[in-house]
Amino acid sequence: MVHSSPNITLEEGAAPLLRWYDACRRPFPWRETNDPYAVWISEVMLQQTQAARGVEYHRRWMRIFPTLRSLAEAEDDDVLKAWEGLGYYSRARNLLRAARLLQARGLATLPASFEELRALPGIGPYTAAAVASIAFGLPVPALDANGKRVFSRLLDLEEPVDRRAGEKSVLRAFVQMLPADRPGDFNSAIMELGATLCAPTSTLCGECPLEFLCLARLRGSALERPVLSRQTKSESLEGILAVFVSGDRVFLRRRPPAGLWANFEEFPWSAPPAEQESPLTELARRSNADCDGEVRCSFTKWRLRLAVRIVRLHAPGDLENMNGRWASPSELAAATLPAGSRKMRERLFGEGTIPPPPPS
DNA sequence: GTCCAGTCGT
DNA sequence: ACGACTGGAC
Repeated sequence: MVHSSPNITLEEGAAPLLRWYDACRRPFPWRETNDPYAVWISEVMLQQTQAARGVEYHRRWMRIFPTLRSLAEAEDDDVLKAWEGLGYYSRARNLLRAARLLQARGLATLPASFEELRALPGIGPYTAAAVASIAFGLPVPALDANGKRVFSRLLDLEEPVDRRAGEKSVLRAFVQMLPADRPGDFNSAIMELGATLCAPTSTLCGECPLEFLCLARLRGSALERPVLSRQTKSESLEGILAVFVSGDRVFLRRRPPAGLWANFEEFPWSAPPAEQESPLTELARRSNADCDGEVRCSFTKWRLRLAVRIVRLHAPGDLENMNGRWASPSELAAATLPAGSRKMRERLFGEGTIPPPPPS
């Protein structure tokens, strides 16, 4: 049954989730122990390895280096040998560095606080929270990619989870559901859910213990979550933005009926190869008008810095063959413009280059 | 070939 | 905030 009550809160998810985890969790060796050292090793290994593949490495590692002390006293080469095949060897080196650091401080085990764990080499927010909760029972959320996926679906979150706002939303929900009595099992259960039922490109919602409070399930949007912000690298371009002025009117060109910003009006601009030079921008470039600051804007993958040229024409007819119009101040104010031109319009009105029309 | 994952270095 | 690391999944 989906959403039998309109007043379901996230807290109600913890108990069913833990019941499901108790019944269905996969029996990994690191789940048989609360030894902080064993938990730490497993979390670092699992950062880049599927759990099934990590099992043998973890068993072997615990046989060769069964305690924090044995690791701290090990030879570099032996440690790297035990890691061989897992890749990301800096993580093995960080394990060793951390073990020796603790040994040098006279500590026989890992510190039982999120902040102290977080300060060790190779331990970031995720690993610190995982060890703190699983080994020490501290109520901190261990948020990894699984958790981001699960909670972005529970909330049907449209914010990108790889941006600050989206991650904050996810963490808020996570902490709200996190039970004080079994935080470690809860963190493991969220990750187990993401690894088995709530996978990136397939879901088994019918078996999910949180189906009853999942908004994405309700709306059929599970596979659209999580939303990620654009990862494509942006490219910086320099170009020109032309403001033709005649009296109190400015020239707005109309964009072609297809493609980027189809049919929009805007100040003529160019920034090859994102936007080719046009007769208008060439005219502005060749005019002796001084540059008057710049406008920055970005779209798709481009980041633009456009040098502003204000070109005063005494005979507006010079542009009569161009596709566009001479806009009065009120027409300019009413026009629908893309972001860059909008910034330019604000500046023209703000600096009094064009008299701002009275507010309608 | 492209995307993804925690942490570190910049 | 962004790329490097590195191997696996797709």
